[in-house]
Amino acid sequence: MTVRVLLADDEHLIRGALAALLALEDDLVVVAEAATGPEALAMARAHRPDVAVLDLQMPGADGVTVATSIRDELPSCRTMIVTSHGRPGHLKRALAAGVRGFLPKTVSAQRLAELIRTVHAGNRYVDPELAAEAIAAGDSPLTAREAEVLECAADGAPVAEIARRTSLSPGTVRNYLSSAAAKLGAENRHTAVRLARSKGWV
Amino acid sequence: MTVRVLLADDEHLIRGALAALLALEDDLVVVAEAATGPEALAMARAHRPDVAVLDLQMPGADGVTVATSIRDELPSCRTMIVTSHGRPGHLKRALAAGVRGFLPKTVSAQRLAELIRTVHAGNRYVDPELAAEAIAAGDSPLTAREAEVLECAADGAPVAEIARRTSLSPGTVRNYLSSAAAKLGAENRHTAVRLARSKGWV
DNA sequence: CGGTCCCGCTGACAAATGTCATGAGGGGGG
DNA sequence: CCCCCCTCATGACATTTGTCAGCGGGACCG
Repeated sequence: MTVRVLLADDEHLIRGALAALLALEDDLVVVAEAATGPEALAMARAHRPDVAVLDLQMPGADGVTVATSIRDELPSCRTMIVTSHGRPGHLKRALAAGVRGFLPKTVSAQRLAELIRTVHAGNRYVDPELAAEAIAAGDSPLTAREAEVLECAADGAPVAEIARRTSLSPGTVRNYLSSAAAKLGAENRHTAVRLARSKGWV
Repeated sequence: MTVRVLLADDEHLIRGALAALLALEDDLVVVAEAATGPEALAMARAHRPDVAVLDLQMPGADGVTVATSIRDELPSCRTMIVTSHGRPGHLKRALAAGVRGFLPKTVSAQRLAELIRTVHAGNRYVDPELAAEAIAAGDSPLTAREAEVLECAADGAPVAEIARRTSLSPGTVRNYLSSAAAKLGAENRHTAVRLARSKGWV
């Protein structure tokens, strides 16, 4: 009984190498590869794999978004996320999207093969370290608006610009920015953005 | 005649997969692997490879730093950089460090193997797209101080903090920040930081 | 139904930041 | 040698932020 695998990663070097290594396993067969989010989705539709191994950061649409679409369209396809920079918030989003495996790229190929089987068998696996981080980081203390405003502030836009983009009054924007910074223990909006980013809350 | 290769990348998954693929080439042999900058240097000293393939971003010390050390200590060892996010400035720094190959991770393993041979033969290779970007981006218009101050501002530190760290007067810091932002066409220090980052000038 | 929380706004004040003019000193190049 | 640019500084000013208090409305919950 072979497991049909979809491999999505924007780095050809990694994708190709991975495909080659997984091909060495008798019970795994890579039926499709993709370099972008939309491509991954298209490949999934076309080849209906048993397990989709998705990179978190891809052009077009990120791994979690693709996983959500796959769950809706191909419920029988299990998804797992592989990532270099695992932020606590991403893990939470991924689990909400029905992802059954979440691991860093620091694992070995051998281990990845094992975990593909684990996931295919219907079990879940989350890297213990990433799980610990996620638990330690806890839930975002930010309200929806606070997060939205903070996100707009991420590229250094002035308050007026943020107010325009969010259709809010400039005063309101400043208030949200202020309360968000206070909740995060930051002394200004920019360090607040960095903090929120590091925890995957934006 | 075989080429002895050192492989440095912090992602075990990629490193292992790459090692496996390169092993398929008759004339290439991976004599050492490393997951961090310092480790890469230690491995280079211990195994004296012909070619060192270095990831740009590694814990401890980045690929260019390692390349510089290798050039000083092991002049016979050629170095090449492989990276996911190639910023124009990095390429410039890399060439200054005597790096002979610079390519994105989107290349295929097959191509990487070819290029290892190219570099080993004493030739250079720079990814055309990255080269074009580097030329388009041009040199940094920032003076040494401007860059230094901008870098300190990168984490959202207030002027007073930057002044302390650089041992400058707060007024001077603001002047540098202002002129740097003007040169980069940014409307405030934070967008200036982002711009400079995107071009690899900080 | 009252309490609590988020939303959205206003106004006012303090603090940080951006901008400009100005000046002294030093190094490099024409 | 003179000019230009970088360095470092000061002072003054406008603008942008951060902070705080307060108000009305709506949603949810006990």
